[in-house]
Amino acid sequence: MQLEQTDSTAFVQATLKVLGGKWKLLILWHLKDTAKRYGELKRLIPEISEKMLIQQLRELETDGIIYRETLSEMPPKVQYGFTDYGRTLIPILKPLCDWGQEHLKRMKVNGQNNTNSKS
Amino acid sequence: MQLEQTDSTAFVQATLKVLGGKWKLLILWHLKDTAKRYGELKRLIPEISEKMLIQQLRELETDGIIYRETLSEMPPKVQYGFTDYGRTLIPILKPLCDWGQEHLKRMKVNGQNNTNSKS
DNA sequence: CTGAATCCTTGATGATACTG
DNA sequence: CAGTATCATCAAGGATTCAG
Repeated sequence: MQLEQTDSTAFVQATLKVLGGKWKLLILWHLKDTAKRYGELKRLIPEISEKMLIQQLRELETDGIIYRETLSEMPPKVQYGFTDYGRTLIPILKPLCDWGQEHLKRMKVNGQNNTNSKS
Repeated sequence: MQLEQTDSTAFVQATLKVLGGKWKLLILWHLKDTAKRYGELKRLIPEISEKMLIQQLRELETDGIIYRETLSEMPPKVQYGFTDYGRTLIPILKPLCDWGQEHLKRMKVNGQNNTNSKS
């Protein structure tokens, strides 16, 4: 798809590929403090389907953001957590989610209205 | 779809709705320093179709992130720029895009390999 | 418990032509 | 110049079922 795309869009594509998934921010949010097992994540995010959970975890793993550790074979226990590289995202994750919270409040207050306060 | 979703996923949904579009980060990136006209944006992002450009601009406008100012009627001149509220995003935008740049470098170096350096 | 495989629906995206 | 409108596409997401 993106071959030698070193233009101005490349880094945006890259960022979006890592964080753009519908559930990735949420997954990372849950993992940012403590590593968690598959079942825990599933319980923490009830709305997500198993397929999507696995899929997004895999992608995050492929991107080097999180690791996957098999704790024992029988019964299966798998733990997911941030890699060192993934942790470089946390300083970004925090303000991003904070902003989301504030934005949510604002939407609730204004309803669908937007006070177009220009510069 | 999301009715009274005040659970933990709400703020993620909100964030993704604002920034999740394929081109929004890029558009905001171009607008973050100086307001720009429609044609300038189109020229700066040649890959985007007119429909998507308008659409994403409209959504950002609806979300109160950017404003739209009609400068004259004939010939049409329309300028887009950050609102005061939108500017609250800039401190987030910067590190996010910086991270994207770094991530891009990393991908180029490692190819498709990921050095799974765990905690 | 953790995960793989399949099928299906939908929203997001794109290409193109047209308009004030 | 700055859009609109329409049609086509396509990948993401979701439901379900099966497996180690």
